Order: sequence, then C-alpha cells, then structure tokens
Amino acid sequence: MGDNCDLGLGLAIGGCEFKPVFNHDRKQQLTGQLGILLSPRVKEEFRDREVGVTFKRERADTKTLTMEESSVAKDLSDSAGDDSSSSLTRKKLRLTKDQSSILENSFRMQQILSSKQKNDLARQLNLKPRQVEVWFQNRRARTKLKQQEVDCESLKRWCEGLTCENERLKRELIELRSIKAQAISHNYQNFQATKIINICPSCEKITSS
DNA sequence: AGAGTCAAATGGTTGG
DNA sequence: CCAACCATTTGACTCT
Repeated sequence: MGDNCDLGLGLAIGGCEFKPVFNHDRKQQLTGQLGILLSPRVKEEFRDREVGVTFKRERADTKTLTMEESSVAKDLSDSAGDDSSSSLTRKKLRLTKDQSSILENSFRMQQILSSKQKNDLARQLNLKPRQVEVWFQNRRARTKLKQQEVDCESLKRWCEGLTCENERLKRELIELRSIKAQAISHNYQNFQATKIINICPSCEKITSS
C-alpha cells in the first residue's frame, strides 16, 4: 500500500490504484501551501504517512478530499509529472455480474462475515477486504430498508382494516342509537296513548294514571 | 437536467 | 483500545 508513492493519496478503484506521485523536494516545497489549504484531517494523514504510521483501516487510503484539497492534490500530482490518467476524483466501482452474484450468494448464506471469510471472498473476487466489508454493510442496509418497507406496508394495511372496522362500528352505533330512540319514542307514545284512553269503566270518565 | 442507484466515506457506538 | 457495526452523507454514474 502506497509503496510507489511518498504520499498515499491513492484511490483504490476496483483493484487498480490511482496514486499521485511527487518527490520529496516538491513535497517540501509545497508544505506551506498544504498548511494553508488542507484540512486538519488530511494534514494529520500526511504527517502519519511521513512517519510511516499505518492506518487503522484501508479507508484512509480512499480518503475523500474537499474540492480545495483535491485541486491542490491534483496540482501536486500534475506537477510531479504523474500519469495524466491518474485522478483524485473518486471513480465509482462497478461490480461485474460475476462479482455481484458471488457476493449475493455469500450474503444469502451469511449476512455477516468473519474476518477470514471476508479475506477469502476478497481474494476470490479480486477486491479489497474493505470493499467486501462495505458491500456487506450496504447490502445489510438495503435488506433492512426493504424489510422496513414490507413492515410499513403491512402496518398500513392493518391500519386501513382498523379504520374500516371503526367506520363500521360507528355506523352500527348510530343505527343502534336510532333503534333505541325509536323504541323509547314508541314506548312513550304507547304510554301517552294509555294515558289518553284510560277511561273509568264505572263512570266512563277519562282518568289520568 | 434531475431523480435514482449504489459504492465509498465518515462519525458515532459498542462489545470483546 | 480497537475492530466491526450502523446511520448518514457524498459523489460517480445511469436512466428517463
């Protein structure tokens, strides 16, 4: 990693690495410029590289630069007479059909890989272990998202069912209330009627109850 | 041109 | 402390 380059600003792209190369003098010459233009994060990386500290993760080799940092780094690489095909813009890795299907098959068997499995798979696919790791992370995220969509859809259906049931119960309640009201009214009318036609059998006078 | 996709980067968290 | 994970963001690329 970074064996052909003083400064490891390489971009790992599907097995090929884009590494801007510039010599020690040029690096010294540009130190001031870097001091002004690079973020602390990148400066730290530069410093670590200088003393030969290896990074915790391969991601340090695929660091994204700000526009400003990129333009400086681009300038550095250009000035070093680096291959013009080298670029610090992140190239999107497109997995081949074979790589994808092997990854998918592995994922179907096991959603989380051990370190050894990851390394083996990376070797088999001619990818970096970190790329395999990232692919599995993204794949798990996609699975989770899909599952959430499914769950959301079934919750929606359940909710719709509950709404229907609620509407039905409301209608039933209105109906029952109306029946009850009718019944009360009917009884009342009967009661009134009995009151009205309550006639004394002896004197034939209408009496109130 | 803008939306969508997806690999990669980043930052925070956690378990060993 | 460190490796691995997850959530989120970024950016290259594709599709419409």
